[in-house]
Amino acid sequence: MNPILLPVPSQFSFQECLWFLDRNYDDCLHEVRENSVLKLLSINEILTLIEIKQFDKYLQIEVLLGEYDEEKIRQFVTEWFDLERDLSPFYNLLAQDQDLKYMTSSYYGLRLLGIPDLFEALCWSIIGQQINLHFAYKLKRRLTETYGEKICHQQVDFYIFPKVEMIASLTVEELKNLQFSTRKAGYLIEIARHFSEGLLSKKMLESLSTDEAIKKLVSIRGIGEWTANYALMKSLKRLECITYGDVGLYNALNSLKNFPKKPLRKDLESFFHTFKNWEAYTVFYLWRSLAVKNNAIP
DNA sequence: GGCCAGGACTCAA
DNA sequence: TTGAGTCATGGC
Repeated sequence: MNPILLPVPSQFSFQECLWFLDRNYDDCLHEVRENSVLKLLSINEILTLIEIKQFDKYLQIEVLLGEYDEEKIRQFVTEWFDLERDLSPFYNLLAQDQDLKYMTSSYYGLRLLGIPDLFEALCWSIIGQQINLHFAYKLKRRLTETYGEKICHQQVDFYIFPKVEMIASLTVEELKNLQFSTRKAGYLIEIARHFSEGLLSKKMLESLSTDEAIKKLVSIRGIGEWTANYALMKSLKRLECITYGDVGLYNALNSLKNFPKKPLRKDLESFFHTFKNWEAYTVFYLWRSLAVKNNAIP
C-alpha cells in the first residue's frame, strides 16, 4: 500500500508536535518514536495502525495494519495535528506580548493537538480533574488496557480508547477497582450513557454556538466549566475556549506574567481579550511553557 | 506526613 | 458572583 501524503502547512514543526505528544508523560494512546508517531485508530470499525513521519514537505502516513481508507485517515491526521490552520495571526498577536513573544520561535510550528473523538476527550478531561497528570495518565492506561481493544504489531500492543458501549455497561465498583474515585467513576459511566442513548454527540455540538455547547455540556453531571472548555478546545477546535479554573494555566500565567495563583475572572478575561479568537491556542502554548525541554524556557 | 494536582458540587451570603 | 466545605487518591 502506498503511503498517504499530506502537504504540511507553513509554520508547522513535526518535531515540536511530537515532543508535545510525548512530554515525559506516559500516554497509552500513541507511541512516539525517534522521528515518527504510531497510533491505533478504528476506521470503519476496523482496528487500523498508522505511522506518521515527515518526508520533505509532506507528512507521510503509512498504514501498518488494518483498513486503508485514505479519506478517513487523511481527515483524522488533519484534525489531530490541526493542519488546516493558518497560525500567522496568532503569531502576530504573540509577538506583541513582551512576555510571550519568545514562544513564536521557541515553540515555532506547534499545533493544537486534538482529540477528535468527543467521548474520549470528555473522559480524558474528567480523568484529569483535580489530580496530577502523572496519575491521570496512569488511570487512562488502566482504563484503556482493561476495557479498550488492542492489536499487536512487532511485539508491541497498541490500544484504542474504550468504546461508549463498554464504559456505559460498567459499574462504579469496577472502575473503583482501577482506583477511580467514586465520583469520577459515576461521571464516566453517566456520560457514556448519554452518548449511547443519543443524548449527546459531536455532531450535536457542532451545530451549536460555543456558548450553547458549553451550556449543553455543563448540564451533565461531572462536566463543569473547565471540562466543557477543554473538550470543546480539543475535540471541536473551538479556538475561543478558555479553561477557566485550570491550575496549569494559572501556574503558567503566574510564572510568565506574575499573575496571582488564583487570578480574578476579570483579569483573565482582559488578558485573553488580547488574543481574541486564539484563546485556546494561547492556553495550549501556555501549557507548553510548563513542560521543560532542554531549558528552553527563558 | 502534609500539601498539592490541567475540578465538580452544594450551600450560604 | 464569590467563598468555604467536601469529596478522593496518588505524587512528591
